[in-house]
Amino acid sequence: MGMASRAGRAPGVTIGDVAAAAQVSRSTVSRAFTRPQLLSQETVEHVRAVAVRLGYVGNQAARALSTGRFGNIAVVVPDIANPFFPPLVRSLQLAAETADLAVFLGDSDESAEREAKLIARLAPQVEGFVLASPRLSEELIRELAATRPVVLVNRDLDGISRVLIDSSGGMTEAVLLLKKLGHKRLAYLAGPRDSWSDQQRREVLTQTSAKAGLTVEIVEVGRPTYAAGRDSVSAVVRSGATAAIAFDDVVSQGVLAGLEVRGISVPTDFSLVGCDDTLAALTTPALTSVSAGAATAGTAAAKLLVNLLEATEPSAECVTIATHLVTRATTAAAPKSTP
Amino acid sequence: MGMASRAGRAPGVTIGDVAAAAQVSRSTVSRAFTRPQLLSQETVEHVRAVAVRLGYVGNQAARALSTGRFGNIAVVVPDIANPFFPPLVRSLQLAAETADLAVFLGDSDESAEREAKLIARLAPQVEGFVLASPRLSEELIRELAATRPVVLVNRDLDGISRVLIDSSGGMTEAVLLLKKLGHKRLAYLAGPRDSWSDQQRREVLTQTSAKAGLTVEIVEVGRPTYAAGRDSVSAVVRSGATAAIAFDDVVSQGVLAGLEVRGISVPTDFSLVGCDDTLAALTTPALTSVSAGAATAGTAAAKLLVNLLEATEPSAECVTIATHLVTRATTAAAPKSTP
DNA sequence: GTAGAGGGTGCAACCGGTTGCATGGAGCCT
DNA sequence: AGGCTCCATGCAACCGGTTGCACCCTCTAC
Repeated sequence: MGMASRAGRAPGVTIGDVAAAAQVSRSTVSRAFTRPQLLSQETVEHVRAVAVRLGYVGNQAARALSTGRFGNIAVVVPDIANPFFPPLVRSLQLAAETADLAVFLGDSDESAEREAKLIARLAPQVEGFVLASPRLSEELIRELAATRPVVLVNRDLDGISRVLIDSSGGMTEAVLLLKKLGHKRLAYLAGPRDSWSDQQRREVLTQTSAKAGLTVEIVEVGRPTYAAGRDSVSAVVRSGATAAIAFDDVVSQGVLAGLEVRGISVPTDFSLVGCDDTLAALTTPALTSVSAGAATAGTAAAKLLVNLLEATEPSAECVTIATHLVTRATTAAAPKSTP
Repeated sequence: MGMASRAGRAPGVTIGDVAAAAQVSRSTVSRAFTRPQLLSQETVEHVRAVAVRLGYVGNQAARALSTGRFGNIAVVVPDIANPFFPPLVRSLQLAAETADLAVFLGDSDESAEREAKLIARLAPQVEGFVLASPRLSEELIRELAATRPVVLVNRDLDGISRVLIDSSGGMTEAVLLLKKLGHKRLAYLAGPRDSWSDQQRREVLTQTSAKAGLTVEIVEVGRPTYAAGRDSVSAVVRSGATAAIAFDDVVSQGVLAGLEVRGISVPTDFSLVGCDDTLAALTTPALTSVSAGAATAGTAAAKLLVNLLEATEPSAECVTIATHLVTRATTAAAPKSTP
């Protein structure tokens, strides 16, 4: 394919070079790409042919300078190493590519402060943001959204476009399944408090459980990692629960490991449900989990942002992605009596 | 923190505004930030104070236009959803942040052609590239490297800076371990042919095995995915091998699943070794794997690139990251006889 | 044959910074 | 006092595109 044989700066094929080679003015070259309707069919083709021959690639920075449009967007995530995000980022970037947008990636390391810094750094060169599970305060998000298009993922702020993975469906199914299996006491291994997903899951879980007549113990895990999940097992056991629902699959993995160490076998002695379905098929036993469709969310977020960028006036859309329970091998009937 | 309260374009505080407010020329404002040594202490402070008051944020695009320096770098990976890459990207971006560089992410979807397109798209607005496991032809990579700083990860091209995760150490250990455990016939589940890592592993494996008097069957897996690994199990079994080494942990996971389906238990009936150690602790049984240190590689790549950017003349450094075998629960003595 | 319309193109200014060179003033030396 | 440096600052050109406006040419209508 040849990636623009002289994309470099040293030789740097500019619009002027193309103009000279095509024997037209710089304006004409510019228009051949941005407003072909204004030129004769003939000229457009000629100029484009010359441009290809020289390996001309428009300089975004220069374009941005005069138009104010950069052709870049940014996606900010709290932790790209968390398996929920890569598929999201991946589909987002693929979709962005279709709209000829390049993607900046920011990893805030779960810190609101670093998130703010990243955004400030990126802001002057992007047209819009996708903030996935932002830890930022509502105020700062609104401030940002006032200045440029923003799409949120898993954060519910009225008046700002957002994609929400609605865990309530899958969560409710999970509670009902566990009830049907005879469990009475559940534990919820809760994630970061400033995560909207966690708040939603917490709420749905407590409400549904109450309605179903089950008690639910909340165990704070903090940063959702394998180690944190593993180390929370003692608290879970202490609570007397016979089944647990974890904030995400990574935590579930940790719990699985912690349970094994303690000789508690899953699902015979204890049932476990994960969230996000990011690893599900990969664990042993295969994890029952609430589906999430991170990839779908990524594509949706990209679409929303593109809409926003093309729209003449600001608007806000909210896309909800439904979830359901994927039942696998970590859920079974409650043990007759607590050992 | 306040993230530059008027980063938006609408008000757009420019260098001219600051100049007017501070009663100096635009040049002076520019120099107050880029070359303060040239100005009097006094002027610098005055200008900066005014700038802060007005909420001035330098326009990267404009700066880039005249200096050719963007403050951006790009990292291109074949598949961000492959667990090897997120830690790498993460540490890379964190390190880049320290050097005040923003990071573009490109996902080539394992396609050399898309990789070339991405690079061409990004090239005009980045100062340098980190190409992780590039699928691109050597020729195109050299062409790119001739025009701007490039750091490769897991690709060994003389004269271009690179970070190599040298699997040979861990790979050799793996073969010796398997030999010691009494295995005679190994299988290698090979990854993408245009991956340097695969080539290296293939070679080390065949040579070491030959030396150790073991035979090794090569099973092509193609794109390294869970499904591909699972579906390759029949070929592995057919080969009569009693142990396998897989291109990476994701493939290993698939193999683990495929073996279970066939009722072949690990490690009693069959031993398995992964590579990259990305999931190792997360599987059941815990996977014996060749460590990789993707995060280390990311940091190293960032450092190399920063060096390159600061260097006055092009140079090439090669950082090698040693690996070793992490023995866990998927390797054991060979079964007495093939079942 | 001439005026009017309109499509295709070029000119030149502009976007917001950076930077080589010129300028002016202060300080120093003889 | 005159001449020379040197420091601080301003001027103006430039980076590589975009775009309002003017111009010219051709085609049509009277």
